[in-house]
Amino acid sequence: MKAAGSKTPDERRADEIISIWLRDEASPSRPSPLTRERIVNEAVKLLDQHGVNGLTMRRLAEGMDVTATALYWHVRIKEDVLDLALDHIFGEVPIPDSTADWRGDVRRLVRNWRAVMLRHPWAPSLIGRPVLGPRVLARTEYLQSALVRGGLTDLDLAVSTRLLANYVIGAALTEGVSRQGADPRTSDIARRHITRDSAAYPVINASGHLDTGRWNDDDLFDRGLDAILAGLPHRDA
Amino acid sequence: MKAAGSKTPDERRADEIISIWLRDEASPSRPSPLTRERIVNEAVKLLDQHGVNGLTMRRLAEGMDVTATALYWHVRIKEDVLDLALDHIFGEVPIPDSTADWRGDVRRLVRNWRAVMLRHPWAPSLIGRPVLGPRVLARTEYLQSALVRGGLTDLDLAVSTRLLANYVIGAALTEGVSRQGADPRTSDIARRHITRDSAAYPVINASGHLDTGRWNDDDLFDRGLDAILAGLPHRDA
DNA sequence: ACCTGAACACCGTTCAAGT
DNA sequence: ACCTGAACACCGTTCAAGT
Repeated sequence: MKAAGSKTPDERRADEIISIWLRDEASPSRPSPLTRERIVNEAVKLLDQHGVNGLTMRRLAEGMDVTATALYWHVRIKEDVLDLALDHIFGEVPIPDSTADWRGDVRRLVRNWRAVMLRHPWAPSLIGRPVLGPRVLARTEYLQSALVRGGLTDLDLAVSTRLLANYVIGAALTEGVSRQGADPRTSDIARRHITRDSAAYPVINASGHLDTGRWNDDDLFDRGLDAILAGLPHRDA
Repeated sequence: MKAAGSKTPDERRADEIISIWLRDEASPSRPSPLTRERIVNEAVKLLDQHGVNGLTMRRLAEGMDVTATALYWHVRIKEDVLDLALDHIFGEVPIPDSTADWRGDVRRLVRNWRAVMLRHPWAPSLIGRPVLGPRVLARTEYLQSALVRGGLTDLDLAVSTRLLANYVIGAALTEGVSRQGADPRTSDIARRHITRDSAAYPVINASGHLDTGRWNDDDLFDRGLDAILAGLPHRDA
């Protein structure tokens, strides 16, 4: 709680940048035709339909009957649109109720997280900076609170948080691309290459690692998640 | 072993596409000034220096004193260049000697893998299709062989392979962007936002999740990796 | 305050033409 | 077989100008 007049220039600059994320929540009453909110929705729609390369300032504007240059009043650069879209979809991740079963809580959140990213396959590859958006932070808060209930603190807590986050992100990234597949022949081709050089890749051949259809992505993910939960450092150690 | 004349049109098409990856290995003797190999090297250099957005067919060509359009004789589209560059850097991942300590083998490979991706921070976000390139497959072969020595088979093996791969990829992706940081102020801003709304994010605040400098990335990664290895399904179960 | 129009400096890719 | 030059249909972004 500090008086409004006491802000340093640096703090004012910070506030301005935060407002990129918060503005529509702060003033939702303006009836203006072009809002940051509408821009984000349209952006997500385009991204879902045509992928990252399909999102163009011109197309984005066209979808809202507006000039491309009009967007630049509401947004600094295109990257802002991507950041906004990314943080936005994290709002779709349902935050479970907390129960006595903290492992179950973690599991539910992480599965929800993955499901959302798979619905928006363009998302994982954009991750980075906006993992700090407010909607992401709310989910991280829930995740850490569950882990704390599991007895994790300090370094163990940090390790576990990162481990889980990295696992979901990696999974969503690899599954997402192989799913939308850009090029469905490629895995065939790789498999053929493998099979031909079966001497060079004996284990991959024997394990059926490339046999699409043999493994169920959801199942593999869940079992991996269970393995992580089983290996987490525990309070009595 | 089948006769050359017996190939179906489909197989010939597959061979052609495989050659995108293999051509320079197959015919390394041509003294031509512009080779696929030189293109890949130049591409990696540009990507390292300027990131994904810095790689341009025109700039790529310029670096080799050639017209941009010349590249299109050696490469189908720009995406091929990216695929090639991605598979190429995986060749930089040292494959450890196999020892009696299979967990140690896994650990070494995975750490090497992460190190290479951190040296080329543009790489993780490109992952997908070319995870099937020959250089990637060679590392996957080693990884699976170590896991097999650990007694893992079938479903357990598939789960473990994916778990480890997703973890490295996720870690490299998130660490890479936060490291090259695009915008160094952002984490400050997020931290300020958090601190201000400390009521909304009590655990994140208490855990110091956003305190850069409090945690060492390498250390967190290694401990996460140990947790994974500890939680892996084991033969006597 | 909010949007348009024209303009600039770029893109990836095609294709005829050269050697 | 390998490379150039001109050309096409796009980009993101700026900026003066309108309302």
